[in-house]
Amino acid sequence: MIKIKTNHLNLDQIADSGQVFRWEKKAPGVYAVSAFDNVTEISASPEGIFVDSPEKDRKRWENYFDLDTDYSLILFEGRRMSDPFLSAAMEYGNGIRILRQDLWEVIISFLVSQNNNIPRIRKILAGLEEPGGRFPTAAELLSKNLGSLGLGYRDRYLESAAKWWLSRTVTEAAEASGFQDILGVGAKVEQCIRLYGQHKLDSVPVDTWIRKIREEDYNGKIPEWAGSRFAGAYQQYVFYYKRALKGELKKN
DNA sequence: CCCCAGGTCCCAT
DNA sequence: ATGGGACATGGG
Repeated sequence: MIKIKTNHLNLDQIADSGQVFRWEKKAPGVYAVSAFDNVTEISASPEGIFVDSPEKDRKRWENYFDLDTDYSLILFEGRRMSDPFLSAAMEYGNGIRILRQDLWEVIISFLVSQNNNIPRIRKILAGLEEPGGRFPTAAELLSKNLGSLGLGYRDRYLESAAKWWLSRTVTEAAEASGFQDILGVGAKVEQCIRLYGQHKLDSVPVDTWIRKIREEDYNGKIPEWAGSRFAGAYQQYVFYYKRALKGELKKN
């Protein structure tokens, strides 16, 4: 059992922040987390989170939870912008972190996300899983029958992504920037891939919620935080906060 | 019946 | 370069 203790790490907030779709809530503060080709139980406690995994895997889990990033600094720089909406959002979701997820899974996840809602995204991604909760490789995905998963018109997007992935090395993919070569990846999904798959914290996915925030909370203007080196994190706080205000979180 | 969902494609100006 | 309709599927 691995114990991870740090500031600004809240499982419930991360689970509901719209960045990860294969965390299943088992009980209050307890999640079955699909990552690293396994399903791992992770639970919150006052002393930190407990990861039901051998100690030898500590490094990979600390990396997954982005322990090298100083979220106190992100929150501090956010507060310095004197932005009441951002400040309220950061206070409300101060345990959110940008997970370091698997790039391949992120590409597929956010292709599925386009013009879709979160409960259905979860359902579709669960339907893609291999036995044991493992996320399919690109080759496995190509050989799958994607019909009847509820993908709708997106099945060919996944096919395009799998071919893109298979045509380059993992290193090439990790350093890639032109994700719009993949059919179905436009500006928004590309920002998601950069932010969640490559951990480029200045990336800002602009979806319907961020648009709504601009209209309702920023008089139609682009917020100052959008230009910050931590813009992706600020985007995550306001996304989570706005959805909470509108009563969306219980639907996940 | 409508509108919406962590949008993008494609074609018409 | 920009605008708008079409697009699968399911929920409200």
